[in-house]
Amino acid sequence: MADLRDRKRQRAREKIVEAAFALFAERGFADVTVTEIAERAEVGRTTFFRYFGDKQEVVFADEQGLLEEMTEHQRSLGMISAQDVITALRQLRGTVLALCTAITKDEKHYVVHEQLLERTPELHDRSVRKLQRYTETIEGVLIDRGTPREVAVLAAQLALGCFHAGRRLAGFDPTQLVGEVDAAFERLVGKQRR
Amino acid sequence: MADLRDRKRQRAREKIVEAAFALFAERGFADVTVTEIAERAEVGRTTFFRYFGDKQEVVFADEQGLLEEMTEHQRSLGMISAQDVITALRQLRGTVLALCTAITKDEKHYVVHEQLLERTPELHDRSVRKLQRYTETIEGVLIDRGTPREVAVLAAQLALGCFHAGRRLAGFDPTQLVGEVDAAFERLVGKQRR
DNA sequence: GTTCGCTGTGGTACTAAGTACCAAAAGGAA
DNA sequence: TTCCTTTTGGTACTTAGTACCACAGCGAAC
Repeated sequence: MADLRDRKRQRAREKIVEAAFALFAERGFADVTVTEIAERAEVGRTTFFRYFGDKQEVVFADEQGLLEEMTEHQRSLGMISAQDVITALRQLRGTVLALCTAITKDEKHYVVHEQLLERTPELHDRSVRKLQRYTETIEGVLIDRGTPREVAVLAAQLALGCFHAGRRLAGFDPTQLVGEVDAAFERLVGKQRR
Repeated sequence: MADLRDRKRQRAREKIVEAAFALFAERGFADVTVTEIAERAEVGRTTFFRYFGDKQEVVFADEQGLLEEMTEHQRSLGMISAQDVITALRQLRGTVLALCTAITKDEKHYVVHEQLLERTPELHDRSVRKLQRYTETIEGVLIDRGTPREVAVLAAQLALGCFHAGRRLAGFDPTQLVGEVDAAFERLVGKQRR
């Protein structure tokens, strides 16, 4: 059986995330202390910091899996190496849209999450950092596939730009995100995908 | 004469920035306390926080002026309203390049600054936030000029993408930044500028 | 030049994040 | 049971950031 220890850890982690989101939804990010989260999750304060490097990290708890999903999606697309920016962008389009679909799947969670970011500058910063990480990973996939570095770096950054633009235009509406991001790509590279 | 008070404040501010950069260059961002900066600048700790909202802000002390410079540059370009993304990007190209020139003017300072950002994730985050602010301002200028919102938002984000890509490709070399960013624009919109 | 008002200063005291360390609890294997 | 290893939670400490307050120094009016 899969280690009782592992299951316990998994459970503790979930309890912390639940407790944190409940409290953040009630009172916002700044007005909740780590001690309170720990109490509500029935763990020690020390334990909180063992699971999450800092208070902000808990907000992005379930985003770890997204990166792997995304790179997986991108890798699965085949091995045609793009030599120019527009072609590379067409290859990235589907992956970015898949990401949008994934994060808006749980609509309520998406809204709470976006509002937290909107209201808390540090969280917004952190979110952007994480997106940059994703972008650099995607850039790596392109390079592995034979796309020249200058092209890959630019294409990845532009794809991120489309995402940001779509997000801004969609506001907090989870049902509009995919459409707006797709429209942004369309404005850049035209109608055809991939 | 321009208020003795104003001059004193200006001087205090400069002393804080000098002290901070000297200490950061010696020991890195994390290993310097605000108290130390304040002591070296011969002001109280309280005063430090009166001039800079937090420890990170002092790193970006001289970037306030850049935003105004940039919007000024952009506004001065005249009143032709771009209706599509590529045209809008051509209009933004010069402004972004001007920004690049401005920040690499003092080469030593640029290198120290970039290295601080590289080594200190929180500073990198903050830097990206500031760039996003700039981007949104530029977006506003385009909109004011008659460019449709969806186009302006996207164009501004893409220009930011070109900047990021160029920066990544240039590494820490201040002499390459302008060239790399310009090359990024060229890959996207072709040779002609404006 | 003295007095009055205002702005800016720096000190004290407090809260909360994050770190280091340690002793004890609990799972896993013998 | 016994022993080893992982995980826990508590204590104590440092530092960022905030609130508050008494005081100093500039500027203006008399």
